[in-house]
Amino acid sequence: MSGENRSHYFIQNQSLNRISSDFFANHSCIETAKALLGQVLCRRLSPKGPILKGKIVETESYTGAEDEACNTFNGRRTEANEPLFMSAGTCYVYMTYGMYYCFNISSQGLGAGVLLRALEPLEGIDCMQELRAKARKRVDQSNSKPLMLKMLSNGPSKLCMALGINKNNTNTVDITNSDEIWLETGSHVSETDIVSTKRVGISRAGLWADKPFRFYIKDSEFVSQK
DNA sequence: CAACCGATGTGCT
DNA sequence: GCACATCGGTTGA
Repeated sequence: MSGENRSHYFIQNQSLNRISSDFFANHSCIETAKALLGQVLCRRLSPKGPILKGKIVETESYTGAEDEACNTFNGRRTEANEPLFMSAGTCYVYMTYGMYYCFNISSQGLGAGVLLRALEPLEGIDCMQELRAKARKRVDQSNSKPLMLKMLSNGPSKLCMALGINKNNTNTVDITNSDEIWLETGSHVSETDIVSTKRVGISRAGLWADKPFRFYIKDSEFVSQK
């Protein structure tokens, strides 16, 4: 792609209500997890490809070295979790259960970040269906029925599949300054519309397993579980 | 409904 | 080995 084209669509992105690095500079990890609710995660897989958008309806905070459920617990710092130590707003993608990915954004706090757990699909839904179907075929060759809208991205790995996110593309990318993944200001979510619960799938994290670090939009049908 | 379980890579112990 | 920030199909009440 020529520099001219690149700057053209970068400006397009910038002209929308794009969330900047100030957003991440001005919030703690837990504040970031809450403030991301209602915002819109945007994805473009190729320069002229369709733009995929989904409203963030569920997040979890992982606060760093003191958090026994966090990948950086006890100061563990490896090549894989390095994005959590990079500037707030850096994408961190890791593989789980051998075949799925989870998508996080680093936040304020050393080794801290926010896991995105569910999106409400807004734009590019046909493309998301295709991406989900492609991912599912690896497991079940016969199944190609379209999914119900609320099943497209109501889970941390489902949203990665729906947006074509993996460790080779968005990992380490700065979400405040990228042409392929960015955030836009969405609907305002008031404090009374945010539900806090313990995080999902955490079993061996001692007292930290029960901390109310999962946040979701109260009446959303698109969260992973209630 | 819920409970169980297979697929599967990576990083511990 | 074993656990894992999961998903989706199957089994059985």
